[in-house]
This record gives sequence, structure tokens and C-alpha cells, in this order.
Amino acid sequence: MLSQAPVHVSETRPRASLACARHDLSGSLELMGLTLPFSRNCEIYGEGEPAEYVYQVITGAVRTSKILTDGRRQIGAFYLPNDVFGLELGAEHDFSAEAISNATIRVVKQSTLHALAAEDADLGHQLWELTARELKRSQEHSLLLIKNAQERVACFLLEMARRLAPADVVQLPMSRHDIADYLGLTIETVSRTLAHLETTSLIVLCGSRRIQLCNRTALDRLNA
Amino acid sequence: MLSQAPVHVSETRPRASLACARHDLSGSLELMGLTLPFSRNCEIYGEGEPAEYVYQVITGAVRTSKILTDGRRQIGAFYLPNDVFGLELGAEHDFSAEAISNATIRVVKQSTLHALAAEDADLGHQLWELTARELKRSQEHSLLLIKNAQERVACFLLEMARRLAPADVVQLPMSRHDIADYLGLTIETVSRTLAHLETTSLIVLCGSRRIQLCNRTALDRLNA
DNA sequence: CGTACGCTTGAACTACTTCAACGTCAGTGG
DNA sequence: CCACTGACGTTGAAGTAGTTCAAGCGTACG
Repeated sequence: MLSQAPVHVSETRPRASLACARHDLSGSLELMGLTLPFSRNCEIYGEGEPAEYVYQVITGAVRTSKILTDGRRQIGAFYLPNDVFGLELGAEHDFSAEAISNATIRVVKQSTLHALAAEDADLGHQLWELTARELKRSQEHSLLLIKNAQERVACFLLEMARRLAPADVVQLPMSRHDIADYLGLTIETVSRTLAHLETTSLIVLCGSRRIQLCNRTALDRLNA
Repeated sequence: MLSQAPVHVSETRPRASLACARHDLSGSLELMGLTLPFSRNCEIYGEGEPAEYVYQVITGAVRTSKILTDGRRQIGAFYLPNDVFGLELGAEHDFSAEAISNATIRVVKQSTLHALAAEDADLGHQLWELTARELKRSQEHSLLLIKNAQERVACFLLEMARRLAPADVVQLPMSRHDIADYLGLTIETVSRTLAHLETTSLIVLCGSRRIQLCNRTALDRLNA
């Protein structure tokens, strides 16, 4: 647990309140816990390890993943700045979590959070909302996985565009391999599908991790 | 909302406490709400309808589903006696819910539940646990969807065996079509896969909805 | 400069789908 | 009681989307 967390530990100072503080835990978490830096590909926690902490991405990006017995890897989710992850039922993490890029992560004890929630109904409700939102996200992920390759990739791009920036140019923090494991495809299929979306003028690839969405309407239509 | 709910409405009386009352909402819900009968294929609520109520299966079985624009249907989950469903973030249901078989369903107002949770931290925590468990289930469902047909069907059978009965003979409440839409396969593939599992002596089919698990070890191995 | 890694592209293969026919069972009405 | 009907399930054969295997390209980095 946190064994691979590199470098120094900085005490958290309160910062300007975040936009949606009332609807997520950002506001409540700000005054709590420590902020740790993780470098690219560092494990934040491992599958099966005790789930002592809750995490919030401050900068960078994180993936949660699970390795199946035959070596296949499933990525459960990507987490971007402000997102909270690691809050799970049961004493052990179901997935492992790794930093996709260099990242700073706020860490808060789950027991602290639950104890505070027992006192403060509002925080309790925020905790519930957080998990309910995660449930919704997971359900959307399931929905993704029954679609065909084009639809999956289109959904993924739209999701990332929505979460990363309001703009039409998406700067992806993750590799093709991560994308493939998230979408339940191979890297080759992801690559080919992106190439095909480009030939049909729905996107423009400006370097492998920089993608411009040229025709959101058409991409939306692929969302089924 | 509830427009297709048939027949009479019976007031709920307290019953003997359920086994896992401390860990789910069964205990808390027992004293609340109404119990309604639904007949096979009745809609309990529709996608997009206001999410006013939370539901608990008393008898029978329920599926939640979503129809995509092209007509494909995804089944989000199956709910069996004691299971709670319909508790969602936001004002509207993301999925619709239908009775798979004749069923009796307990109905409780969400607002009531949240109001009580604001007073009673223990109930609040139960509410969170309920959603966290649902999240875990949804994540396992996503995991299913990246596997091959054999693995999906094997997982499904084991899940149903676990939830329906401790025995090795499973009496499925749902059709092949429901199973297919849950597993992201076609009915033909489900049928063929079951046939194949039978020829390899992992299961025996005794009528299409009655399945005997003969070799759990081998089925488990397919769980990857 | 060269090695390594991430990404793309091509060609062959395979698992699943699609389409179509047939079988089975329960309910209905003659 | 049996024949008809329609929903549900199985089975076969052809088609296809995505995988697998393999080679080549570009960029980053020691």
C-alpha cells in the first residue's frame, strides 16, 4: 500500500473552492488528508490490498485495472482531475490503481470519511452520491462493451472530450493499450478504427494522442 | 409510472427479520412502503421516468433494461428476492424495469428514505452500502462482457446458482433472450454454448430453464 | 546514433452473428 | 380430445467483425 509512492509528501492547504463542491466531495475533501505525487505507471494501490484510503486526482490521470488469470487486462475506469476513486465496499480493493501520467493525488482515510458521515448527514449524502455517480459510470461502461468497435471508440472520444476540455481537440493522457483494455478491443482495432474515423472525416489525428473532433453530430449518432 | 401495475394493493405487515438485515436494507425497508403484485412482463418503471421510488423484490424476478436507438436491448441486471433496485442518482431512471415472472415488489419513496437517512446515520450507511454493492455488481458485469461466450455463460450460471439456491440445479426465471441481452450475445450463441457445455459434461440441461451444474471446478476455471 | 517502445498497417484466421429452417411446448378453440 | 397457433428454443450454413500474427514506421531517449 502506497509502497511505490515516490518522493516527498506535502501537507494539503485549503484552496479556492471548486465549482461543483456542493455536488461532489471536492469541497469536503479539500481540508482533509495529504497530497502525494505519483510518477507515470506507479501503482497507487493493488488489487486485494486493504482499502484504507479514498483518493482524489488533483493533477494528472489514473486508471483502475484488473488482471485476469489468462493475462488479459480490463480497465475499470479512467480518473481525471477532481475525480474521486478507491471508495469501495468491503475491506479490499477490487481493482488496482496506477498513475497514467505523473500525477498528484489527495489521500483521505476511509474510516475518517465514514466517521464524519455518521455525524454529518450532508457529507453522508455526498458520499452516497459519489458512489451512485460511479455506479452510473460503470453502467455506461457496460453499455459501451456491447457495441461495435466504431461505437465504442466514438463513445470513448466523446467521453474524454467532455471530461478533459470543452474544446474539440482532445489531448489523451493514455496509451492505445489502455484505451483498448478499457474498450474491450485490441490495440490494432483501436488504431484501425481511429484511422477509419479519420478517413470518414469525423476526426483528425494530430499525433497519436492528440485528436480533433470534427463532426460531433456524427460521433453522437454512433452512440446508439 | 406504475401505470401497468395490476390488481390489488396490500399493506405491508412486518415479517420475520431477514438473514442479512444488518447488511442490507431489508430490515429497514420491511416496515415501510407498500407491496404490489406485478405479472410477467409488466413494466415496473420506464427509462426516463421520474425516479420517485425504490423497489425490493419480495417474490419473483425482475430485469432492468435499456433499448438502444437501433433496437438492441441491454439488460443491466437481474433482481431476485430480497434484492433492491431503482435507487439511482438523478431524478430519472436510467433503465426501465420489468417483471420477468409474476412478482411481488415492495415500493418505498426515495425521498422518505433519504430523509430518514439524514436523521439516522446507520440507515444512511446502509443506503451507501446498497449502492456500493450495486456498483460492484456492475463492475463484475463489465468484466463479463470482455470475455468470450463460454466464459460469459459459465459466469452467468455460477452467478445464478449462487443467488438462486445453494444447490447444483438452477431453475432460471428468464428466457434465452434475456440471458443473451444480459451477456451481450445472441440467443443462438447462448443456446449453442449451453449445448457445448453439456457435451463437455460441465452441465446437464433438464428442460431449457432447468440446468444442473455438474462440474463447478471446471466452470470456475472459465471465470478467468 | 542506435535501440526501444508505442503505433500503424497488412493478411490470415476465428468466434460470433446472421439468416433460415425446424422442433417443442403451452394455451386456445373447434 | 385433438388440431391450430404462437412463443421459445435448437441447430445448421454462410457471412463478417474483430483478433492474431507479423512486419514496418516514427519518435523518444539513453
